[in-house]
Amino acid sequence: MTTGTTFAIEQATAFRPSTEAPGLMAQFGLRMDYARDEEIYAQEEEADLIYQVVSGAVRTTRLMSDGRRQIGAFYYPGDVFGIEKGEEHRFSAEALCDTVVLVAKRNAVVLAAGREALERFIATATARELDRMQDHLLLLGRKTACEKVASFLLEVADRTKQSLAELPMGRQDMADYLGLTIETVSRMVTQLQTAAIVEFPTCRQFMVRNRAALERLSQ
Amino acid sequence: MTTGTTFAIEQATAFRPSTEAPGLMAQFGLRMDYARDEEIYAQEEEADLIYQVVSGAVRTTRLMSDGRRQIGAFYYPGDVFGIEKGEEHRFSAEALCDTVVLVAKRNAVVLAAGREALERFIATATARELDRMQDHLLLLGRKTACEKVASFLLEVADRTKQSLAELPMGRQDMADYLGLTIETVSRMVTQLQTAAIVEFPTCRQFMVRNRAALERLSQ
DNA sequence: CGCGTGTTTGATAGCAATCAAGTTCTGTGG
DNA sequence: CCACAGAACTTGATTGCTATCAAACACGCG
Repeated sequence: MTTGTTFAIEQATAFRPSTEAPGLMAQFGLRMDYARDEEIYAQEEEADLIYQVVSGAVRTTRLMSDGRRQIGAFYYPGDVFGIEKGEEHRFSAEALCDTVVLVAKRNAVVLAAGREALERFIATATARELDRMQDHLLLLGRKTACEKVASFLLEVADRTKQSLAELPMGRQDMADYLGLTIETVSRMVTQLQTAAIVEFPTCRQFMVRNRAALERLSQ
Repeated sequence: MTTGTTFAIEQATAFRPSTEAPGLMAQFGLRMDYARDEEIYAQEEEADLIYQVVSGAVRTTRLMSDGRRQIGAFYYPGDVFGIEKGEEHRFSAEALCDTVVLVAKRNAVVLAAGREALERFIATATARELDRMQDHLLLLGRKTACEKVASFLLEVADRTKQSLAELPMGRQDMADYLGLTIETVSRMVTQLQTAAIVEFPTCRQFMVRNRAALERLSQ
């Protein structure tokens, strides 16, 4: 197994218990496989579908005409995505590594499980999404490069129960999520490592050595 | 009347027709008045309430411990807000100027109008919210100061049908929305004015002189 | 008319971007 | 199993944008 190219569901689902409607997607969703960097949906597609990560990881991205890119979020096993649109998606979604996803048509879920069940399911996912985005807004608008990277590592570490956290994304993806350049991300990682706050055995996995310090730096 | 301290509903609602459930809030909402800078809800309050602006304008803000502030959104007459939370608000909301708001308890609306009506209402508002936030993420993460200010002015101008657009917020609020300092916002405004792209008769109102250029600058 | 708040303008500093090599990692084929 | 090529990451030097510090200006209000 190559570091970072797979991201096992066993590991990930353990610490991310499914939502209040655990079986909803499993029951009505179609299982789909995607390779690394493969597109799951595009910016202009109609948005009747909802998605849940089974294994692997997903990013949603928005591009500017000149190529600048902003990653809206990363999704891990158990996470629901694809709700972030009105009539059509504003972001596209791609697999970060080999990824398995459940896809369900909203209408089909309504017919099979009832409108209420779906709406509760979507409401939960949406609340999480709005929450996440608000943190992200504050991070992008008001945090320094160091604070951004510290916040990000802390978030990834908290998602994992293991002491060794895996990064399913590369430095460029981190940079596009944090509103930084790849070089700055790299420098901040080095800096945090030099300060013995985190330790990277490889560039795709790390341990938090000094959690208090990391939290302080992340504000 | 002091420039910018009031923001008439007649002017604002004209171009912001209410949503698919036009009377929902008007029917069940309690009318509330807030003075400039008065708090409408706080970060820790429980979140069973939904709000709609009648007149005036509202900002949602998030503070860091050291005082750095990020404004999540501005809401104008017709806009629904207060949906941006799970169990408790993550942002607080304050009136930008003297403001009238309709407040309704979700439960009350459910009882009176039915769960479906409320859920459609909230779904619409939420979709708008997610959309807005995605634009905001891209703006904060990847746009330059000039692009940020141009985007912002364009957004405000588009919201208004009148050729003369009113800004209900001051420079500091703009800065905290755009992830800039007040000085940088001021400089960019001056720059856009010098280039004859916009014109500010006062610092709270402006006209777009060269829309194509403004759009180009906003990317 | 003068004060205070909010805005603009100016000078300087600093953080992160850019440009440019190196270095390590990864995957492939001999 | 090792050698090599390409990609990803790190490190270094420099630039440049935006923040910071500071002062002047404008406007609304008492």
